[in-house]
Amino acid sequence: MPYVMVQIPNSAAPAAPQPRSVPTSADVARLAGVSRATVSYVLNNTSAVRISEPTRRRVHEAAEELGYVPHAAARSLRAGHSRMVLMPAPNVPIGPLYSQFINELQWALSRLDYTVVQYASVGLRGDEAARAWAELRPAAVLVPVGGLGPQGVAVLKRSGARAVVTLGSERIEGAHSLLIDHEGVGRVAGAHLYARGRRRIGVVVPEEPGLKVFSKPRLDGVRGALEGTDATVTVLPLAYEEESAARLAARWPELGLDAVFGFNDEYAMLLMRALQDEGVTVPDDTALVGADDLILGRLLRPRLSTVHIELPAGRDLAELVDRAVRNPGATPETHHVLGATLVHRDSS
Amino acid sequence: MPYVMVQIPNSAAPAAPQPRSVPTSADVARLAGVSRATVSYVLNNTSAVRISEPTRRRVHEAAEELGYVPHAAARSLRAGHSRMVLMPAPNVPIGPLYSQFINELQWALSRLDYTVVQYASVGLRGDEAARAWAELRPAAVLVPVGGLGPQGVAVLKRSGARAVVTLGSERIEGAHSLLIDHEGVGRVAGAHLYARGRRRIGVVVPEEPGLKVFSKPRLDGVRGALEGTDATVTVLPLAYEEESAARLAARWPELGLDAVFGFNDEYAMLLMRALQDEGVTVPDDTALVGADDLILGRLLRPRLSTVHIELPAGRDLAELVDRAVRNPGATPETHHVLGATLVHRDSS
DNA sequence: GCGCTTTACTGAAACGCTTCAGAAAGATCG
DNA sequence: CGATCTTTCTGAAGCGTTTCAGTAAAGCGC
Repeated sequence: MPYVMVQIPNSAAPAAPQPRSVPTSADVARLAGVSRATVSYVLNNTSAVRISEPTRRRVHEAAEELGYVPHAAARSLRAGHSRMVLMPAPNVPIGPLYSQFINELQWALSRLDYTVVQYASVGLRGDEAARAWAELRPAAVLVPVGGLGPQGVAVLKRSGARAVVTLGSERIEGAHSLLIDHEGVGRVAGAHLYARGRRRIGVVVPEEPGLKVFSKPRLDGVRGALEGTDATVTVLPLAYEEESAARLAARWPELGLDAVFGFNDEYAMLLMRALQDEGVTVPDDTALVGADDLILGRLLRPRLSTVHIELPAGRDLAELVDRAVRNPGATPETHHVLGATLVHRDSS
Repeated sequence: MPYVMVQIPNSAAPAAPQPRSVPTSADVARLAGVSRATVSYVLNNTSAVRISEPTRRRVHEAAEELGYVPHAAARSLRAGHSRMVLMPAPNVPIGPLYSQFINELQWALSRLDYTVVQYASVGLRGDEAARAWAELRPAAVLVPVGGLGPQGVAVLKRSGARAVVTLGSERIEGAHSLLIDHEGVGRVAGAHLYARGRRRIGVVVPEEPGLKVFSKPRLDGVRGALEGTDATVTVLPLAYEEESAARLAARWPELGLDAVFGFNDEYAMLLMRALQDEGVTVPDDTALVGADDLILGRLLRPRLSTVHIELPAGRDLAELVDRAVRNPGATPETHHVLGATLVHRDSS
């Protein structure tokens, strides 16, 4: 029995209020003694139409009294477009770095008067997901990682999305792309380890399926950095559990590695502990580099070297979205986000 | 210059397709040579009306050819209600435990045919936020932490939300409440430390503002557990930075504490490292307990004792939501989620 | 061939909002 | 005083769906 939900009897059972239907602008109009048009003009501060002060007040009072809240669907149906920016929520927890970026982005977009909505399409894949998003008729769709092909982009555009922006390591036909340079992350790590004199270099690749979109380019980056040198690259599958790390560490002598890029700080920390428990000393026997520059990485001993990743400022991405929405016909922009720098601490 | 966004010229500039207006069900009807009603019946598989197989096929083909995607706003406008469950996205990153819970919940709700939407209302507070949510006319609103008063609940209900469920440590009038027993977390930690013979007990309280909703009840829980004993409780404000932890650790001799509840594993780890750097030994000089049972807590030495928190299964919460939506008049349920158990490792 | 049911569909209304075109009433002007 | 302008407001259309009520055609029993 994994958990318990205990119902507590409520002390005061409030009389269920009669289910009045929700007030519409027509109700407001009736109460204020004006037309629906006037209500709309007043509540939206429409500048093209002048409404006298007394009327304005009556409308506002009526709206207040009824607790009127406009109906977003009706509004955007009439308007023919929305100010909604859809962001498929990643189904993999991606850590504090990313969620802070999301926050910043949302803030920036809301400044530009967009409404950011995170939409989880759990089971759906590919075009099915795109269809589901398209039903909401968002002004723009911001796709964080993989999971959307050119077909999906086409579906979204056909259904009126004025901008599709992808955020990942690959460009997608038809969409604006913000290329996050995951390869660069691997490249920086690989180059650093090589420069420290390491030659037999392992690369942790998480077994968790959702992380492949990150791990693949990072691995490629390490490979790229070492191409043409005498260094070798060994792929190290690792699940995020202590036992998996212990198993990997137990094979260490036979692997004969003198350095590891740990995919990110969390996996690196996990592996470091397992290695130390196996009697492998870091960095003497094996150097270790993580990525993401988490605070926790500084708490281990030796302190974890890491690749600091600079995500684009939310404000800039928000402006890209806004530009794209304003000018939907323009050719998709492709931006390269640079931001991998090595933070050298004690583990390498 | 915190980051760089480099624009890469696109190789192939695809000719901007003429902005055909997005196809509606009327277009599908025209192409298939049937009425809009028929299109609706076919595409929704309406069981009450029989449509012949050839007609069905023609409609489906037409829809496919045009790339028709229904308009959610129009649909829910007509229907008078939606299957949308709104979840205000917390603006504080709340760690892997919580985000896994969210995932599970979304999955469970989508099984019940709800659409889960996370909505960030960054700047807004209290009733303003409730208003913004109400505009979307969700079937239910699921409010994770604080930030919604009885007034907000009233606004939502008046605008047609059939269920408002709060998820936190306080009950809110008019809403179904799932009380997550943060006090229990503190209580368990406090009792454990007392049982281990500790009497001068510190409690870390994060300075990050968004975390107060958690830290307050946890602190109360520790106090509650120690009430009537000879133990003392000392509040230890701590920001999530190394310097803050170092400053706190430097004051350790004068504080004279023999135990600390670290709010959660992350803060506990931060503090543990600072204490060790200060020459304080854990657990001999000072015992330490975290919370959340993160994997990383097992990686430090000594291994971190922690309070394991069992969140409700997403499936059960989803069922609560569904029940509430089906029967909006019912008195709000209050459930108590029990789930704090101490995991004793080496740090206490 | 007549009434009846069944089948397969269609017309039109309604959901709540915005906005265009116009109207009532007063102000201004020649 | 009639014509014109300004101010302040209103009527009605329309956004894309769903669905109720209705209808034409066909089938059936007699």
